[in-house]
Amino acid sequence: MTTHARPSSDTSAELLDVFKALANPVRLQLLQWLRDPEHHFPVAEGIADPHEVGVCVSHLQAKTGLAQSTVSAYMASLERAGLVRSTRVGKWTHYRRDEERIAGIIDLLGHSL
Amino acid sequence: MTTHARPSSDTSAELLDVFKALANPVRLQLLQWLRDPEHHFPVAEGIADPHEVGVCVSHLQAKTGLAQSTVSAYMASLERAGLVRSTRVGKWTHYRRDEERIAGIIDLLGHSL
DNA sequence: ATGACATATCGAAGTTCCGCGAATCATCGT
DNA sequence: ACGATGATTCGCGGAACTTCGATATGTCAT
Repeated sequence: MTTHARPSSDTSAELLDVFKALANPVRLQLLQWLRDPEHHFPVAEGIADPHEVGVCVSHLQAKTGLAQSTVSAYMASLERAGLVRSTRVGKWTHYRRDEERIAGIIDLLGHSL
Repeated sequence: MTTHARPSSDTSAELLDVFKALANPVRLQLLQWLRDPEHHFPVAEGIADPHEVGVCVSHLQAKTGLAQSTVSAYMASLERAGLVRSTRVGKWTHYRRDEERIAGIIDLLGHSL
C-alpha cells in the first residue's frame, strides 16, 4: 500500500523538478500556449490535429521570439519534468502536454504542498 | 466578478512568483514542516499554540542547519510569494502557513496550469 | 552522395541565485 | 543606559540559470 499523508522525499523531489521547470516566464507561457494549440499556432500547415501530435519547435520558437537553441532546451527541460511529451514526425519534433501527468501533479500538490 | 478561464498575465505572474519561491529544496521543505509544527519543532518552549502563532526563525534555522541570515531571507521570500505570514511576538518573529492563500493557489493551478 | 531544412548540443557572456559572515536594527532585562 | 538575544539587511565569492551563436545530428529530396 501507499503512504498518503506525509510527503515522502521522493514526491518532494518530483515537485521540486516541476517547480524548477516552471520558475521561468517563458517555460510557463509555453506550457499554457499548449493548452490550446489551434488557438495559438498556425493550423493549416500541419496535416494532423495539434492536440494529437503537438506543436513543432519552429512554431514555438517563432512565437517566443527567442533563439531556436533556447526553445529546444526549454522544451527538453519541460519534458524532463514530465510536463510534456515529444513525438518526432519526419524532421519535426512535436511537443504536447502530458495531461495525465499534469493532473497527477496537481493532485499531488493538493495533498502534499 | 472573476474571469476564470483564460489565465491572465496577472495570474501567471502570481504563479511565477510561487514557482520561484518553491524552486528550492530548503524553502519547499520549510513550507512542508510548517504543515505540522508541533510534530517538527520543540513545543514546550513557546507559550502559544504553534498553529496559531507559527514557528520562530531560531527553530527553523536550527532544523535546516543553515545560517540564520539565509533562513530569514528564505522566509521573507516565501512571505513575498504569499505562502506564509509572519507575526512578531516580542523579539521573536513567528512564521505560519497562509492556508487560505495556499488553497487559492492550488485552485488556481487546477484551473490555469 | 549532396544539399537543404528542423532540431539538438556545445561553449561563452551576462545575470540571478545560494549561502555565508559582518554589521545593523529591535526588543527585553537589569 | 547597557548588554544580551533574536532577526533583518548588506556585501561577497561561487554556483546555477538565461540566452546567444556556432556547430553537430538527423531526415527528406534530388
